[in-house]
Amino acid sequence: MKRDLSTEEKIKAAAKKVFMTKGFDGCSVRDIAKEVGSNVALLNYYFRSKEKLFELIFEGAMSDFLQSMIEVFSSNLTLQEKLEQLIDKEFEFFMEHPELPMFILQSLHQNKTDAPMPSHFLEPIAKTGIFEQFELAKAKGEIRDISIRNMTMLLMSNVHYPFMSKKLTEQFHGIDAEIFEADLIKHKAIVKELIINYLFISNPKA
Amino acid sequence: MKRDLSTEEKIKAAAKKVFMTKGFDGCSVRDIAKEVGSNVALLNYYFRSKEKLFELIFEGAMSDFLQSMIEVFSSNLTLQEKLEQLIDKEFEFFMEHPELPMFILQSLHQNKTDAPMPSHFLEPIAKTGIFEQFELAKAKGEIRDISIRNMTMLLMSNVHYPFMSKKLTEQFHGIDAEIFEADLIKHKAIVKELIINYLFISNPKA
DNA sequence: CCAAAATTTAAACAATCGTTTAATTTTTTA
DNA sequence: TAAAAAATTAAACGATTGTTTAAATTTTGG
Repeated sequence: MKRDLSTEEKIKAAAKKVFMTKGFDGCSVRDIAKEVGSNVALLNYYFRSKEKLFELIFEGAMSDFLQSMIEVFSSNLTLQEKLEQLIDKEFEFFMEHPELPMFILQSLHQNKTDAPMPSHFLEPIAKTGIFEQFELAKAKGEIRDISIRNMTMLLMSNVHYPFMSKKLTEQFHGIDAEIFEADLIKHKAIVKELIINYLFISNPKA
Repeated sequence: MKRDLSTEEKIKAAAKKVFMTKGFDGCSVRDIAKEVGSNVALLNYYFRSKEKLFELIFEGAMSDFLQSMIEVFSSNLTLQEKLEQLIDKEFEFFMEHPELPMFILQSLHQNKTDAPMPSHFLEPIAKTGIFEQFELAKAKGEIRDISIRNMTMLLMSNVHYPFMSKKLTEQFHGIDAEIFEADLIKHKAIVKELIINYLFISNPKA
């Protein structure tokens, strides 16, 4: 008795679009239904509730959010190459999905998702061996004595924030979206040089 | 016919608290009224509407948000000293008001405030002469050839993001608020060294 | 102290919220 | 092709939304 799956997928796509731009509280189920071109009852027919639908969208978003890490860290590269590739990939990805960082952080900030981060998000990252590679490089004196947590904070700050601050930055400097995007590209290069230079002491690039 | 002003102030304080934690869409005027210990009608009596009240709170928040810049940039210090002081002051301030960056960026992101940034926020910063000081240092070859916009993005990324990512970071690393705060302190030191080292080429600290 | 003004309240407004019900249409199955 | 199942719809549910009205209370000024 299975039928065309596209309805369920269409709802998910619409929900993703609406939730991402307006947030959980900022939209109604009727907004999503209108985006689908359909009925409110249909949403609950497939997903039981607005909350359940949101959790589904959020999980998918979180998965996308961390995907670059898994991909890059799973490769067979040096630590420096991995970091450079990670920054490249993250920027590439967020250029395509600029609203993702704000959506994730905002949802977590307002407890729109109750559960702590599911281990199936973190385990794949840990299993890449990146943490061991990092600690080894530290032990060998190849890189600076900085904790993984602080390294992560440094990376995420410089990779996520620019996409979250689009409106603020554009208004602050009085620039338009085009110039902002050009600045983003420059920022990527700066961050790469900045972080590599900082981390790998013996390898000054400047 | 003027009366005790504290009612109006109490409403503003309550609105600030509620808007900051739940966002404009995430709260009702009754939430704020309950926080005041009073009536919904009283809010509209003083502020006409939820939107007007929000805009007032947002303006105040934006003012606080940029205050450190004005203070530090108005001082009589070298560029390097100003940057170091700015980072110190921003961290100090956001330690006390950690929800501010998320509130500002989220509100702008979802167009909760229509108008572009009022010039009375930007002019005081421009009038400090910081931009001229920056360009002069660049012309003298004291600092790297980086635009003010990219410098700003670098600073804001590393100063704002950590406070916005509290929940994500805690869940990502499985740490509690206490450890997170310790990481914040370390991050501040790292960012200072990182940025100064990067900007002032001839002044390697490591 | 008393009328006037300002403040505060309870109650109600229509609109919208998420959700459910029940009927209808479409698809599947045998 | 006809009965069964699944999908879709319109309509309504009670609760909550932001706002307003009108009455009650408190404060002010003469």
